[in-house]
Amino acid sequence: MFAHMKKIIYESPYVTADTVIFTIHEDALKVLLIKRANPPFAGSPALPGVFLQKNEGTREAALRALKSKAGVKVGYLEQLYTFDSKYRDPRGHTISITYFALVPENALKISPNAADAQSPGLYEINKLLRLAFDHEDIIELALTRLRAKLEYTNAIYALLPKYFTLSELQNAYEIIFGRKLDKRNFRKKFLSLGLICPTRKILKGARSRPARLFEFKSRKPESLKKFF
Amino acid sequence: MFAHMKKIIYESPYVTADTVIFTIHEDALKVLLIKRANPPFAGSPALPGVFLQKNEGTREAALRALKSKAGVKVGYLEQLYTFDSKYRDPRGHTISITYFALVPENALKISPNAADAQSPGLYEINKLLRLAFDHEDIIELALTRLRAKLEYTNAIYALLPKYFTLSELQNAYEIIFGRKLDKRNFRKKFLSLGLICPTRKILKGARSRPARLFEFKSRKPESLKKFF
DNA sequence: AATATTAGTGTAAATTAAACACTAAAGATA
DNA sequence: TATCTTTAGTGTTTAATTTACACTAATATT
Repeated sequence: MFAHMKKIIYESPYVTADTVIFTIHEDALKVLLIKRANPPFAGSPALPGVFLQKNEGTREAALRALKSKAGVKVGYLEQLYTFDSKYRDPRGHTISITYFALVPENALKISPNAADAQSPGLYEINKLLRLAFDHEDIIELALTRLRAKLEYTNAIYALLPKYFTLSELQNAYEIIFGRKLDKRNFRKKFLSLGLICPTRKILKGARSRPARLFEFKSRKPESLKKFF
Repeated sequence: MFAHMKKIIYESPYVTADTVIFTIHEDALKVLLIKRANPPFAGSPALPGVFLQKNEGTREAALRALKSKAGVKVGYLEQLYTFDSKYRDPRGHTISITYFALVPENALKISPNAADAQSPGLYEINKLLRLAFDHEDIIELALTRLRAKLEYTNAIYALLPKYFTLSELQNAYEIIFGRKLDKRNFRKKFLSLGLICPTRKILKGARSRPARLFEFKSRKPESLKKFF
């Protein structure tokens, strides 16, 4: 079965770091994917990823993949899972330590060179085609994790700009969970968490009543009791 | 700083799998640790772990570490986290994919050779001494994860024997969370989850009223709404 | 001035969680 | 064999949380 298996006492697998970068764009939850330039899976969309360099931490590597492809200041980054199936990479046993990242739309600077062979782009989470490797599984797990995190942390701050309205906040939750929420209950509950506070700023320009702008008290990860 | 760092384009770190094996023993939550025979950290207690073999999955490796040290059929095993600090192993950059396992006391067959240099033993979670590497951090994270899992899964089945009383079940929760629970509320809530059913068996032998024995409907991992 | 659009607000009902104390069945003992 | 000790088993009341639900307010547009 493993025709060219050698008698080696110890041989490390290859180690990569792949990052699932979420953002909200045009009222949809999207992930940033690149188009693979080379085999295997040439032409397929894939998560941005890199091979670990000598003495490089996996988080650093995840950031390296993220910054080179999205040129971005990331708002939230956490380790997701380590994928290690023997068969996930035809080039040989390769384990991938995956991360998931949250980035507000306005912080995304996609492709200074959009015509790049590996041109990164945003893909709607609900309309994913076939991806390279096991990257569909990785994104599925990341989505599950994202929803779980939003239920007991303040992570949503990382998908919103500095100032935002309560409607924008609610909209973000509705997009990610895929269902409508009651406006009064949402506001009551979210405000009671004490994560955000009103500013004196007002959002004008809409052809309707102007809305108060809020901001997060802290933009560092925090855990809470419960959300929804 | 890295005096002998070489100019190598790509060099994999070493990869290990370490397993946190929990069990309940003598009314305490304990982890199975071995005593390290060789440097680094010779003599220190450490999690059972192995280097990944060629084309070996990390889960298989975790099971290998577990079975060789505890000779055990494991009730629950899930990946915990990947630890990758550059400095965690003085021998060189080594990442550890960690797992946590739940094993009922009666399934543990510790040390057919207890006098072994690496004699495995159970250590109370609250009385841990200094451990090798970053294994204290790993256990701390595993404990957090264990408590979280018990709040929304049926994982407790993996710490109990096939038949158990409601008092034994409650006792397991109390030990792990470190606080007393109300007997009536506990039974009401747990029974309403529908995870267990009463058998016709009765536990005798105690010098008190005999207790009904229950069993889990399923001994496979399942997720639930909520527990506590 | 009238219309369209989104912001902003409170209360009542239902569900869930928490607090709380006695009776029952067995073995041990006098 | 009566009494004592120990743990099993069982409901109700109150408090807290969650859910359901509809109108007024402020601005831009016509």
